[in-house]
Amino acid sequence: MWELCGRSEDPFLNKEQFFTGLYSLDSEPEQAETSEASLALAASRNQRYKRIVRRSSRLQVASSNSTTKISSTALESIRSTSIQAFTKNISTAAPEPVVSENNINMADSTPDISAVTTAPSTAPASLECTPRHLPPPESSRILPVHTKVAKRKRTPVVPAKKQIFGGMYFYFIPNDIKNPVRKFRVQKADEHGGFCLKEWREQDITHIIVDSKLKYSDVLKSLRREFIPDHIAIVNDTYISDCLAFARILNHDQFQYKVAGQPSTTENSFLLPQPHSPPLSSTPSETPLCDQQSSSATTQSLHIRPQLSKRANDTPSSAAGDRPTDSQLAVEAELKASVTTDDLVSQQLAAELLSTPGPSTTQECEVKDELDIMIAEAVRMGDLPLDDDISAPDDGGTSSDEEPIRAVKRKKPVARTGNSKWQDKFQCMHANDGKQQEGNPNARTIEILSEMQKYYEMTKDQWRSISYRKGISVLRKQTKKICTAAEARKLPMIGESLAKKIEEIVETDRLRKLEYAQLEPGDVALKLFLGVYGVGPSVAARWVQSGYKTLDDVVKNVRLTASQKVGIDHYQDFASRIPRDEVKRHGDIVMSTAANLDSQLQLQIMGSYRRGSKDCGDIDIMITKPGVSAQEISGLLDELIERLFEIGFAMCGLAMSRGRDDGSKWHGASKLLDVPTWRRIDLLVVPWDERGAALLYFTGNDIFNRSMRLLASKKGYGLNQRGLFKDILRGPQRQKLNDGTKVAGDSEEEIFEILGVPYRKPEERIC
DNA sequence: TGGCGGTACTG
DNA sequence: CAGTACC
DNA sequence: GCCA
Repeated sequence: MWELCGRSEDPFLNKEQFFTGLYSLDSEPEQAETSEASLALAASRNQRYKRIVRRSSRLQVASSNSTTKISSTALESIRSTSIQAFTKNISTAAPEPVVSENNINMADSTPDISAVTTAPSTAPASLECTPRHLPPPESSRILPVHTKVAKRKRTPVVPAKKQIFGGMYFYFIPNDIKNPVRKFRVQKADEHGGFCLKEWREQDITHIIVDSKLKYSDVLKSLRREFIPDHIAIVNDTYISDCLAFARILNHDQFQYKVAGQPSTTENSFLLPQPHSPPLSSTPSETPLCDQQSSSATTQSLHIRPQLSKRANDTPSSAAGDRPTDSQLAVEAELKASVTTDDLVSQQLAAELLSTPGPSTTQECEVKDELDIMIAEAVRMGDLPLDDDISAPDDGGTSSDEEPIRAVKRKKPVARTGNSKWQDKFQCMHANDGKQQEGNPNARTIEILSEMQKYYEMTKDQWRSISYRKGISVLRKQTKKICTAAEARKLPMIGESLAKKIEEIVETDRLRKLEYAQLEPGDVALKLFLGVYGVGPSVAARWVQSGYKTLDDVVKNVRLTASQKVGIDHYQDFASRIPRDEVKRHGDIVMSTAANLDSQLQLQIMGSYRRGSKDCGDIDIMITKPGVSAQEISGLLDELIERLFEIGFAMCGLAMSRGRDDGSKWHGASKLLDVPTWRRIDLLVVPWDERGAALLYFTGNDIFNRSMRLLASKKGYGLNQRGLFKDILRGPQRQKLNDGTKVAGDSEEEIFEILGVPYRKPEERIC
């Protein structure tokens, strides 16, 4: 049945077969790493891994325009270090024809063109032939003519000598481009000279590209055949990208391209989930993955919404469960009615009245494979232009950050002090309200470079990522389209490399490097892991290297810190953006709670909210009190937090001041009663005379802060969240030798002025 | 070639 | 201490 | 990645 072909699938769960044979000592499970020795081992392994990745990614860059030999070895080393020990049992996925599952999961992503135009009648029976080695008519391609790629001039995109698929005819199964990644593969194949057929033309077809979730039997079923002719190679969907990565036609007989259940001519032991050689007694990839796989097969069609609330309650660290929640209602009610209800009675009353919502765990509907959805989502976002990302925390001037409130495009009469040139390179010297986004002539360039930036954001190079951000920021401010490398080169923060990329983007409307990058399966997992609160580049890379692919793998095999547990349990929560008005509501609750504690407290919502974003990654609240120093504030935060827990607003703490009673910060999660989603919330208590510096710091964005601080240090100052300091002496490695003397801290304006930076309203601090 | 912000909490 | 977090 |  044709419907079979429409099964939803996640191509990024399918690379596992890849290097099944490469079990090595490196692939020991994470949980074994408890002793000092093994920790050290892990560390060194990690280092090596990073080095290799870094080195090879450089090579890739270097060779991207000419040589390909180098990059292939580079890729090889990446793969062999990062993707190993994956043994997933592909074959358990029961291919029951769940009709148009696709439409549930992917409906909003890719308009399904080909499925409509492709007749179900393309069964193998119709064997009328077009002569071999003639390009098929456009109509028989899987890519619709009006697809971007087809519209684009075909030839110049990929140079002739890279048309490695010349003369090859591909038939994809499923034979559509619903799935963005498959669509991407089809495009790639097409651009490199291959013909992707949407009809079964037995005599022409040289390769069948099978989605890795499908078995050989699915292939037969889908084609309504008993067997596949010998002249047609059957490979899984990693084949295309591998050929591209290695820039040549690879041997399709290699085991890693086999389709599960395929009657192999040579050997087929690899088809089994390798029960024989677990590297250690409890192989992480074995049971969990199989388990996950099978359940994936059964539940995938069921769940629609990726609620991740399942584990919310059994997390030990979440104090939510046993809290007398819902008195938060009292607070909100109080806010609405502006009545002072301070006593417990009214709170209990309110709690009784409205104790309905079983907190946080909204549905128990067995959400097994949120991860599938998340990964698919991540993939989809990676593929679609103009996403507002999962990974970018909040700021960044990335698409979504801006607030329409901006009305005036202020032309600032910058009072510039004498020294003109060098400090112009500091982002903080230029207003940037990010408002230019719409109608910006460089929009497409920015969009693609942003993808690159996001890509590098994870682990590869934080500095590279930052450089991209700076370059993008500069580009965003241009009023004219930057078309050539030379033109781009003149702009600040845009060097050779970025300039060349800009030119490539303008000319070809794409960036090859990015497209290859997006297919790397390890990177998908990396991105996934990096999204967990408490997991950074180091841990994420370690997890990837250990062979973990999903959060479930991690949960089952790794000892997590408390924060990481929360981070995983509320992965979705923390990944989602918070609408501005919800931020406000959170702020109001904290404010009124604080007001009950001490009426003189002043609270302000900071972060991207203060910068005017229409949605935020988290909630930042600064608390201060007129005329009060650090001493007197000490106990205050604790009390406030306690109250917030009591009213069921605070759900858990993630990081709080310890030791010193000077403690001034609290990171945690909070929740409104009528919104199930936990939100990240940061509280910062600051002494009155540091409020200016704190304001500056807590408003950001981070690039702006870095820029200000760097500028300060170049001028002999030191800037931090507590103040601006003078006479900072810096040692050899720019180490601070003294604390200097505070020259400002009360007000933002003062700090701007001393540093010679024209004052910038919060909305203009988006770099 | 080495620098790229400055600080605070976690384990 | 390294890792992660905050802006 | 960019810059000094």
